[in-house]
Amino acid sequence: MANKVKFERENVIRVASQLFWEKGFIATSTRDLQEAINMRPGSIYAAFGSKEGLYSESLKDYTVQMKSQIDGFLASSDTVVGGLRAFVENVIIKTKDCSPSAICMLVKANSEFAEKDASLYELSLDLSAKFEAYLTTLFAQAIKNNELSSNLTALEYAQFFQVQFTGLRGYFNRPRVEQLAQPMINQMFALIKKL
Amino acid sequence: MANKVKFERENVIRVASQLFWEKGFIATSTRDLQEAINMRPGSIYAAFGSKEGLYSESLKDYTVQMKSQIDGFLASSDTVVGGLRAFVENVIIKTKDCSPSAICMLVKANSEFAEKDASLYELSLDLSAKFEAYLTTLFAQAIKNNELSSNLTALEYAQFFQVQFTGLRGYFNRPRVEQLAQPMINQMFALIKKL
DNA sequence: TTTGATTTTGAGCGACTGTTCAAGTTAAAA
DNA sequence: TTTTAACTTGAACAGTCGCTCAAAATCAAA
Repeated sequence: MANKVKFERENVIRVASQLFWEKGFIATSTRDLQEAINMRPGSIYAAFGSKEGLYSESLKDYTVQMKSQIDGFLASSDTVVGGLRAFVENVIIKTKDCSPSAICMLVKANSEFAEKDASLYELSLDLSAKFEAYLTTLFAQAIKNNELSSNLTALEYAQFFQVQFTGLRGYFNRPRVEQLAQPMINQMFALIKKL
Repeated sequence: MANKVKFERENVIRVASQLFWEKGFIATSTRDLQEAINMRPGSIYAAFGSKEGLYSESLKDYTVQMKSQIDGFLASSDTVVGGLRAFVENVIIKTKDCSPSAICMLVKANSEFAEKDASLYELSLDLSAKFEAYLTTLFAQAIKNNELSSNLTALEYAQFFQVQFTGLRGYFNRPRVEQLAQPMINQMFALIKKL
């Protein structure tokens, strides 16, 4: 009995995610989405309930992708800090031009849904908190490995990392000579080791 | 002969600026604006040409306000770095709750107008460049006064400042115990003096 | 007071928005 | 092959968007 679904859910979410990341939630119309993911309104609403539902899935998927990207760099690096550094270089320098936006999708979400009661605002806060917790475990490992001093707690290192990383991405959102990026990343990691 | 304009142009722009800063360009409807600035469509379009025209004026006014705010703190401080510090503390801690957004309006604009040919994108880039140039003159003065070493150029200090400041504002956009803000600002300025 | 250029008003235009749903299509079960 | 539940389609809805413009209101000059 029944028919099978034609679309591949994961792939659809990933494509939608790119579009939402680039244009933001409000500026992405359902017609834009229809074309990008090749689905008609009825199917989209049957599968995701609403534009908000699809965005919600997209934002969650984004954080999963980010974490798995970091895990990949950690796996091919001797140290935790080295892995994070490779990740930062990859985001700011190497994948800058093929990325929908220089700015983290979570940061964009946090600034778009400023109205404090919206459910997408709650979601973006929740995902941000979980990402910080994930980073904290990484820095805890780095301290344990004696890569970093224990002058700061793992959480404080994670906070410092986020401030630096967000700041750099915001700065290199504006077009600049890319020669500036590498020295500023070097500076960031030199500072981390001196904290 | 003729009639006089009823509205005060500067005041109208300032109110519109607050609304645009909070909600973004796209999410702010012309009806929202009509209510906020108490003008009917015909008057708005006679005075500013379009929604884009009013936003453009609002963004320019925002940077003027920021600069004059910094100048104010500089005037009541012994040192350039002290003035900048007072400014940062004012933005992140003191005026956090009465500000339309924790995130700089220019940064929001830069991330909203990602399509590279739009005129508002060009404007936000131009204003960002001018603001960086302004900061650079301040740091040049700080170096001249021996407040800061000359290991870095004035431009490099300005870049560092912007990365830190943008990063901190992005971080404290998410709700957190405000006790975290002051130590992180202290850290920022401790780092600047050690560069 | 009359004149007439200027400003303000707000109903309304065409385009676009997120979403719905009846009709059509599909394929596993009978 | 027939049945039937699940899935897909796309026309269409009610609402909102940025914006226009004829008409009303305003006030300095004559």
